[in-house]
Amino acid sequence: METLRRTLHERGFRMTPQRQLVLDAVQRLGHATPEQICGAVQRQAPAVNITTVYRTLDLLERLGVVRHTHLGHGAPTYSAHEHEHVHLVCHRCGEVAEVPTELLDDVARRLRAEYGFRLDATHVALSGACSNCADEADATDATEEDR
Amino acid sequence: METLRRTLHERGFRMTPQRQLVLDAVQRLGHATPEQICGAVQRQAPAVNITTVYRTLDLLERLGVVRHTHLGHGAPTYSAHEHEHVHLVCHRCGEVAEVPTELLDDVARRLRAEYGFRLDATHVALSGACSNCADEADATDATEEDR
DNA sequence: ATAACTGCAAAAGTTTTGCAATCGG
DNA sequence: CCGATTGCAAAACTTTTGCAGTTAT
Repeated sequence: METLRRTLHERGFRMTPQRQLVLDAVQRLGHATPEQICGAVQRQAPAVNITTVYRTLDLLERLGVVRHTHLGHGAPTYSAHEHEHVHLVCHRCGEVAEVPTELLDDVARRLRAEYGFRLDATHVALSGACSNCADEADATDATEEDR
Repeated sequence: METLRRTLHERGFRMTPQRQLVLDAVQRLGHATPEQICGAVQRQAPAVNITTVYRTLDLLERLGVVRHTHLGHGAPTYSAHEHEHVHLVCHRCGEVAEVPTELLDDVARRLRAEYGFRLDATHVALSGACSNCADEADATDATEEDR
């Protein structure tokens, strides 16, 4: 089990309580915006500044410890790098589901073959209507959505 | 051919020169951010305010005339509703390619069947490395990317 | 010791809002 | 004419930057 301290030291960075708190929050929250992460951290250590959260997320991402995903609306969300999955975001209710990346294996293969494009399936979310909303809104046009 | 004036009137909105200019710009530019659209509009009518561009894009989207797509980094991009396609964004060089939505037909079918999720293939972009960048950066990790 | 790191305040960038003036139907 | 629409200025957010003080090694 790779400790954060070690990962940092390997690249010449220092271990700080703030960094551990941010990483803990990211892992605990699943996918969360910088603001949500900051809130979670501040519940444990109120003095931690949001600036530090931004900087730490940036660093952790460069280290490959976390990654961010664009769920469709404005704010990017961060999650621990571990469990790779594709996100499904409902643009009606905002619900986020996760499905195995295998789902896109065929597509990835075709993109690679036909366009030379190497898909990173985890970076963006697929948008659509979740089962609940799809039913309710069957007639309604899907134009009044996010942002 | 459905005129903008008519589409507006059908829903009780008014036709204005600004609205035509914004729509023209969106169609002309392909996919563009509000700021780019504003720039294009202002080249023809310098007095048009960016506020109006935002409001107009919002309106046109509610009317189903344009739609916006999240290309992965911060800014949403708008494009005319017509030609449906899936976007491929290179998170290295930012290049945006378009591929037929058929690419995702199988995936859409599976999502529908297995999760009840109705995919809107055109709303988000698939992220990855384009053929140029994939070659160059074969060793490099893909972590220092967008935003 | 000393370079990395943090917090604070301020800046920068983007999108939204309030309002008086203007314009379309 | 009357209400929708616009431009402007200001507000509201989100993210970044500069810097002096603090901390990890």
